[in-house]
Amino acid sequence: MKILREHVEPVLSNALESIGINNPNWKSMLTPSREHSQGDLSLPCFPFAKQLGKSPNDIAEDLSKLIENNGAIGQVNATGGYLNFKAESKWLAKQLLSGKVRVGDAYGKKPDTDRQVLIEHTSANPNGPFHVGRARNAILGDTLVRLHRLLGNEVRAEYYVDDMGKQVGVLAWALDNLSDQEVENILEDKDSISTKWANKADHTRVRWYQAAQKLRKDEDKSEKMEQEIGKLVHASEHGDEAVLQQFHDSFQPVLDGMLETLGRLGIEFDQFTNESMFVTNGDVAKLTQTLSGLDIHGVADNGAEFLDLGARGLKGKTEFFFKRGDGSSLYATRDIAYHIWKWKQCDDLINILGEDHKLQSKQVGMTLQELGHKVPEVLFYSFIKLPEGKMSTRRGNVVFMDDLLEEAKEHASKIVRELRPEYLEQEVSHIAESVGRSAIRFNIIKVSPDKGFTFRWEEALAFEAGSAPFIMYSHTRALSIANKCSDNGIDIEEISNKNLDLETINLELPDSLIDLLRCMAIQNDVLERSVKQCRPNLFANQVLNLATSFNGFYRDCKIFDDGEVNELYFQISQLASQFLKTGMEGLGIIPLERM
RNA sequence: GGGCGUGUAGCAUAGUUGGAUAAUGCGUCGGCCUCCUAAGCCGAAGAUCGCGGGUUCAAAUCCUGCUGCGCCCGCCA
Repeated sequence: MKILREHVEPVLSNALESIGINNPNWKSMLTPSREHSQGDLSLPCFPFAKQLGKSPNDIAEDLSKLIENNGAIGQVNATGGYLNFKAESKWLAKQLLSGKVRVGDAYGKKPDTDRQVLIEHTSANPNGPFHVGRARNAILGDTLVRLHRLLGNEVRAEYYVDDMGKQVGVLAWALDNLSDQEVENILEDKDSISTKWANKADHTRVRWYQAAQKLRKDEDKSEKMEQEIGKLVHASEHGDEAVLQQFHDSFQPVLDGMLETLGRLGIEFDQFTNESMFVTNGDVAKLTQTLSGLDIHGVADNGAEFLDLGARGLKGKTEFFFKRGDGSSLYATRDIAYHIWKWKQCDDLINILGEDHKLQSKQVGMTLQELGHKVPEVLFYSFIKLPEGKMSTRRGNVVFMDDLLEEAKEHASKIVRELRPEYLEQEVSHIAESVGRSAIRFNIIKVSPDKGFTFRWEEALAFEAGSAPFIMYSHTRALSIANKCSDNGIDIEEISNKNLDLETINLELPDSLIDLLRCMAIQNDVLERSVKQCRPNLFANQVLNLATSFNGFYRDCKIFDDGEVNELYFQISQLASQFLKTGMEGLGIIPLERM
């Protein structure tokens, strides 16, 4: 709890000095209390024992007597070798209610830190619809974008479009060479697409891609086809404008379909950058020339070129190829050019990548370093699998995000209709859509990125405690209280702006209220750590805790009772709803008016 | 074979730069709507933190060996 720490450190410093501890290292030992009931901040006194020849317990005891009260510290206690500090609850309430703790805004309207952050995420090849596994990247990336904005950073969210190379080449070839009927014949043993997505190009055009991939394995036809595709790819890699245009026309409708899906999840980008740009503008040519001049550069028999990263300590495969035998560049080479370009436009650079990109990313990072550039921060995530095993479009073991979104909405509709029969169909639909996307995002974001994740329908569609709807529900409760007050002719604006004198409020604050205050007070601490460590799940947990704390407060503190409003409770409820709202927006959860 | 990651109640997970009695949800069992939205709240049972060593006043956390699982080891993207 940062706001308390500022008030504890000076008095604790004095106390430590007077018992003979001058080493400032203790500051890093003062940590949030593990035992929540004992305090907000704790100092373990074990390390001082040897130096002072006293038991940790006695040291904590001595220190507790030396702490001067400065108004912020409500309670100091010494137990089990720990010195615990608890914030004075009315002081804490005052800090919060007077706006000392930043509420923030996840849409970037309140930049606060002067840091320009560029986050590249998703960047999926535009060759087919998102499945739940690939969407983990987008959800993680977008959440990180939002959390950075909530913290006050200026963020650009960027999608790197693979508009050249083999994958798009195959798609373009197929669209040019295969008729509807041929595609259906080739894919006869595969399920046809759901009629629901018959007009969505990511679902329709991927059939051409799949058909072509299947043909490529068929030896009779593959040779000629491989030649034609190779020609296209080669042309694209040398910046042939007509071919690049053909590629663009092939994939753009697919990309549009994919972006429609992401839009439904609340995910948008500030900029799209085409991979081909770095070929056509000459950056790649310049780069390969520079790389060829490096000490650790090497040449293979056929003229292909590589860097020996083993010489810089890379273990395992040490040769990193950046140029093919035919002189063309590779994906990673272009990626390095892209990174150099990105670094010119930001202070911090973050990439979201699947764990399969770890080696590639390491190679890119080491090469950047070799060239005197900074290494980007990378958030790697493990793959989402299904109970039946690895997700694979090819084997039909796959859950499409579009289907999940529909299913979640339908499930939510059912619940709303049951619980709120009086709502109009339009409102039901709005609530269901919001609940569906929020639940999907939260379900993925709450788990640590480096852990494997098994997608289960029953979990994705569980709208109980521990889910986004649980958080959303707490938030609507706060709003419904305010509405109720309004409906009873109370001027809530006036109460909100009233300057309450907490000292004169003759009232013991209930524990659950204090818990809520403490939870709000650490929200930014957790946000900062979550952003710094690139772990959105930490903040997801915080918002979950906040909702739980609010529910406890709601249970114990009646705000509107007998026609009277408890003004302190009201203000705290309003503030909590603010923290809930911005926290939810930071996670991409939609704060509803009612549900 | 080599590299990287991961293993925590029946299940799914949290656990901060090492710190107190390892936290939460689902599931199980038992309570709470005449009371601001019960998508809620309260209570109970349930853990050899994968296994073995080591460092430390203190290890789920750090080091090391073993083991299960995942990913990578293309002049693919």
